[in-house]
Amino acid sequence: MVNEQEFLAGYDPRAYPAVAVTVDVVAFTIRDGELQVLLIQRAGPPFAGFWALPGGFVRPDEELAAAARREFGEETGLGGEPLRRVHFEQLASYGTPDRDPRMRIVSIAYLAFAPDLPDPSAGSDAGDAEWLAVTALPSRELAFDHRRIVDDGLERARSKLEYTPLATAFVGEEFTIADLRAVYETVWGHPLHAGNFHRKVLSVPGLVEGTGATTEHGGPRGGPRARLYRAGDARLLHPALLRPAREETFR
Amino acid sequence: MVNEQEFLAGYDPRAYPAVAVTVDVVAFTIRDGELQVLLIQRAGPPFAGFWALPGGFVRPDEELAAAARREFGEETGLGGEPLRRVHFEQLASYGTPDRDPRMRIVSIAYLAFAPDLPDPSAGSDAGDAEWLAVTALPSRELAFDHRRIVDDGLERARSKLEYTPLATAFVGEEFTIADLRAVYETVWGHPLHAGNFHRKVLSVPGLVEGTGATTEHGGPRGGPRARLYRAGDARLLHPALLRPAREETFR
DNA sequence: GGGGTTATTCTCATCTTGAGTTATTCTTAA
DNA sequence: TTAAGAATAACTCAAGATGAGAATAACCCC
Repeated sequence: MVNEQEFLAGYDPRAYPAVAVTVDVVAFTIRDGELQVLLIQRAGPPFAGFWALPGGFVRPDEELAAAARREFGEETGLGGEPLRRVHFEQLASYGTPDRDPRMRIVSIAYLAFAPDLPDPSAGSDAGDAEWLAVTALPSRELAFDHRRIVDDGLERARSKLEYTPLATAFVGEEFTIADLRAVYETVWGHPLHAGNFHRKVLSVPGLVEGTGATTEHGGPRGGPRARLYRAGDARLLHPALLRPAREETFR
Repeated sequence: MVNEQEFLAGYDPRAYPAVAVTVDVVAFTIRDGELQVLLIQRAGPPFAGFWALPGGFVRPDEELAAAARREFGEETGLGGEPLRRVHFEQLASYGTPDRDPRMRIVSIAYLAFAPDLPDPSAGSDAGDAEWLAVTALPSRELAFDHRRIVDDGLERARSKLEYTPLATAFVGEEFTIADLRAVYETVWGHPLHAGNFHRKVLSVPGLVEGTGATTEHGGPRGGPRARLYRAGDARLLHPALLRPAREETFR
């Protein structure tokens, strides 16, 4: 971190290359049985009218993660305890020189996961905000390199479902095994064997712990009451809960 | 990415908060049977005399990954084809407001993996550079938050060994199964069952492919000639080559 | 009350792993 | 020259994990 440029610059910020740092948030929730991502419609140029990820400049004395949480809160109207409950994690950074036509912008992308969030109340500075099903993404052009960022986030989410208890971030405090299975099926995009999933979830240490209670009623289309569970204390799942083999994608 | 600040600023770089963007490189190699990390000794304040990760400012029109590769090349004296062969990947970004006492600096950390690199020829702007065994890290205080960055890099490397062919980046073009096993044992820090490792490596599709050749001689302490292999075309290992269970760390 | 639906538990064949053994080849030291 | 030691590669066997299917019982809606 010590080099010529730095010495010559004498620590005057103005002498450094003009780079702006922003955060972008890839926020996922599950609504109506679909995995959805939060997008906002850009009011002004560049990419006016296009949909983009929520995000903005990092404030002078703000942690990167705090900036991501703040931007997310502004777009969704969430705050306080509900906002604190949302799971955030850093995804990656994007800094290709011309990714923003105005100037050099390096953006730190964050992932956010939350259960069944309400419709976003648009922030004052955004044209509009909405949850879009990820299955509808291919037909929607996003601003900047945000398509790439969403894709990276999606792959990260799908992959972390395998070896971490991330799925529990998509359900409420208490949930049934079927709720959890719905998360996996929705995020991975294909059905799982109910019996095997059940056995697996209960056999992985620390994934879930029983509450002793059951649902009040059976499911909307019948079936017995299901036992309720809470998230366990595991940080990693061992053995992992692997996606069914995807032969071709291994190479 | 559109917000009030941005409109008010009218796109004048000077009006944005002064943030500098740097890259830091966590470069791992295996030398003398040990996993080693590249460190440079800082010449000036802050942290004068302390050891730190190689890194520096991203140039105005430079890709982040290119900046990391350039800084690494400057410190190691590597260039051209040998430098191109080194595997780089983004690790994470670090931007806590006071991580550098001079000003707000957001650093994008990169991981680099290469087989048995020579002693570094220090860059003109660094006091000195050296490879340090990661086992010696606990007794060495690093500048800034670089200890944390190295720890994150180490965990990433150990974990990627499990489900990617990363180990092949630590050996030469042709290698024996024992060479590969040495990489796993060195990075993970404990011995593996030779027979099971052999069976596993050959059974995972795309991990390695035989060259038909064998080593010229047996090992230095005896044993038959070993068959030689090349890296295969797999991007992911399936099934993964998991670390022996680490009960406690799962929670 | 009956049919359809779902939670939960089982069975069973197959695959993968951990641990240990054996045959063979090669180096080193006596 | 020979014996001892070491490492590669292949094999065995028990235990664990997975995929597929089925059985049982509880519950919803009509």
